[in-house]
Amino acid sequence: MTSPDIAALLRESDLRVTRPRVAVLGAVHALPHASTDSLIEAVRVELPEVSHQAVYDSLQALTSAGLVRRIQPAGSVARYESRVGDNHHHLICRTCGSIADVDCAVGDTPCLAASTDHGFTIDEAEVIYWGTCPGCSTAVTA
Amino acid sequence: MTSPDIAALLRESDLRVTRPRVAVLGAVHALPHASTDSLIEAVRVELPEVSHQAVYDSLQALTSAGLVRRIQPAGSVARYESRVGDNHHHLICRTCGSIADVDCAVGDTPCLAASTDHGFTIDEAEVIYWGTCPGCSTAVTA
DNA sequence: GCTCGAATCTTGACTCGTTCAAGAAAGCGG
DNA sequence: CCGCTTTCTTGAACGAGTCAAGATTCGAGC
Repeated sequence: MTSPDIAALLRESDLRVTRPRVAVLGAVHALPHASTDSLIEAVRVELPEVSHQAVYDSLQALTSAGLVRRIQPAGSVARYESRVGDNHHHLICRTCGSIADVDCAVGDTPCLAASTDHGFTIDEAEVIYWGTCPGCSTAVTA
Repeated sequence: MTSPDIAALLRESDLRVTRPRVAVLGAVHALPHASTDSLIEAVRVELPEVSHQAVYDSLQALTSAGLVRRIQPAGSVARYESRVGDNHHHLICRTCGSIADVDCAVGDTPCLAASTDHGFTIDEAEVIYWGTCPGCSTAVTA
């Protein structure tokens, strides 16, 4: 994913192409599931002068444009990923907080069938699998 | 659910029976999906002098004892409910934040079958249905 | 009942992710 | 290249939740 590619993505979404936004979107692509802090660090490798606010603003703009997805598991800070629109879910380690992607077991829009909808209009089913990652399992055993 | 009942629940879980804990557990039963703030308010109706810290401590003790469940949807403060151990899920309104319970469509431990487990040991599958509640749907239309 | 040790509660300060606000800078249509 | 608008910088503020020290309370054993 090169800068021109990223710029094109931004333009397609009617977003202005600014240096911070290009760097932020590039960082989200390079670091899946990264926290805002990690993204700020990553962005500052290229643009040492960006403010944290610019990164927050960019992430919000990218999120509402649908170019990145924000995930915020209980007890964690916000994280961002660039896989959007494919209805995948997450596997999160309770010990170290690491996140892995999982495709939905049931199909394209899985679990969207709640048993009772209480009159709600459901537009998304978010699934989080909680567990222990291989690294942390062995660490405990050892 | 009366005070003696609640005291019994606490004792069964090897928790000391204190006034704040009884009041907190009672409040969680009375107000499903309440935020910590609401619970503090509710508890202070009976015990005007409880500190917020006591409520936080009690909720943590009750949560780790498995007597209450903590839920924390993205962009919301922590909420608590007394339905535990029945693997139900939640339906959350994006507009007003209201939460409704839904039993799992697939069975007792649903969706626990991720397509790839990446070596993780999965112990819980949390499902959140995002949408718009009946009240907010009509409000927009009107 | 009473005593004592450990768990719990009060008080109050503090952290940290995130948001708010005002003014300066930069993107982009014309 | 101009000017308008959006975006970025700077710096302060907010709020849920946590930490810490000392006082209180629970409850097992006598």
